[in-house]
Amino acid sequence: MDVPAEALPTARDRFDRMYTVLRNRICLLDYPPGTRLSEEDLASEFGTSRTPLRRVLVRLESEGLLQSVHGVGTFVTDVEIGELEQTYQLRMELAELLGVLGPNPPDPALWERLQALSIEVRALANVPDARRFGELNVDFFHEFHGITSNLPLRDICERLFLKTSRIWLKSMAAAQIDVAKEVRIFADEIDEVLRALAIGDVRSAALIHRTHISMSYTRMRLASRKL
Amino acid sequence: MDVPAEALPTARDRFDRMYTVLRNRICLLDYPPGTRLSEEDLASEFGTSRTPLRRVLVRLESEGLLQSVHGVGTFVTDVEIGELEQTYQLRMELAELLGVLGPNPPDPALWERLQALSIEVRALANVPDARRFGELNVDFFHEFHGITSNLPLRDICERLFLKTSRIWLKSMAAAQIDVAKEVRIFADEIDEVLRALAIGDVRSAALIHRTHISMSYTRMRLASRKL
DNA sequence: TTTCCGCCTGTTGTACACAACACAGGAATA
DNA sequence: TATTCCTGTGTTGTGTACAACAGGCGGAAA
Repeated sequence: MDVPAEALPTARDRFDRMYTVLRNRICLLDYPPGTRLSEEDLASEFGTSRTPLRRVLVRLESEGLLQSVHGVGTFVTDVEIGELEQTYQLRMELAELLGVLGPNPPDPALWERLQALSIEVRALANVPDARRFGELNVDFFHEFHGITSNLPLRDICERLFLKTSRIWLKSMAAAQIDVAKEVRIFADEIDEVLRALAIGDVRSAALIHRTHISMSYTRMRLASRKL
Repeated sequence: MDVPAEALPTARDRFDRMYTVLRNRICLLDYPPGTRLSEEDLASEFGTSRTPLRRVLVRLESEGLLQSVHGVGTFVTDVEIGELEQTYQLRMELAELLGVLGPNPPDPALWERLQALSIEVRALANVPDARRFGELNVDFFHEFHGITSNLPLRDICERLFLKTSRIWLKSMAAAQIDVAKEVRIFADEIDEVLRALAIGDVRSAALIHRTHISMSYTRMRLASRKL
């Protein structure tokens, strides 16, 4: 019988690691839309050759976050205003579905994580930091989607969120929206959601979430109109 | 000024071609779930090396149609009953959304194509053929999704449909469901949908579609229960 | 001055050889 | 006989060299 033995990193682990890192960099604006990525540089950064890296890039391209052009480069995509609106409308409807299809009151572990996030966001209100805000957003959405047991729905909500995340952060920066204020609104959303979940009202939690998606989109539109 | 000159196949064209061919083979049961695909064989079939082919496989894997295992092989995925039910429930809700988000009455070209499909399906009723049935299904769904102008929604509906298509065809074969009967039901759905669209009632067309998704899932469940 | 052509550079795309891996079959051993 | 290990075979994963391609620059010609 072998010792359990630290499972050493397999090909899939490396892939997941590279994928997560790059996706976060894109979604958190470390690579703003339009940025050109160098396969060579990224490969050497991750200590591999271009071949495994390209697998990651292909995946990110299939999710609409990247676009490769032969002989030119690999670019972080931007999103035009029309598609953004369609995506937000769809996200609102899907948010509502989160409370309808297989409502799944949080188990203790999930509850724990959501409360921990609430505390972290409150703490962030004092020292606003747009990037950290984005990170907590990603984390919260990820955990929140656990309120449905419908896996395909979770996946879709997550992908659509990640696709709009960076545009939202970008417009926040461009319109000089008050980060501290957004953080407070976000903290309030989490607490509202937690109150609903505390009494097992998953449907209401989903509707609260939907409301906040709608309002954050509206704030974004108003702010960009002022420019 | 150059002659328009037959654009010769670029890398992207080759990719699209291979992707479409393989996806159809998976969704139409030419490669039933569990089939092992040989990268070597497929590469030589398409007249390329493994490298460009693998790009296609990675994409299909990211869509959940394939799964590659190091040192073992690349396999067509199967879907367990639980996820299938979740997917169908989600598809029903999304079908309804098709009539709500950006309802888009068909333009003459789309109308033409839908009517042509109606005729083809009617013709098929006389000479039942499961694979051709699957093909027409894929075509119809693709065109039908044009009733919404919401592109992300279209994409999602299409992907979810393709993911369940082969399972449905497979269970039809396994339970020895009468193909001719299914074809007639399908033809009736198309005609109902066309009647709704003829008077510009996109919402009703979407609800009719939703109804048929629901009923076809129920028939599938009943048939598999009898086994 | 303007336009056009060709070269040069840097990028992604492709081919191929080899490494890492899983699994089956058989031989050696308890 | 049962078990264990080893090795052979076939698969996917990786590294690397090169091809295909786009775009910019510069010089020549109109």
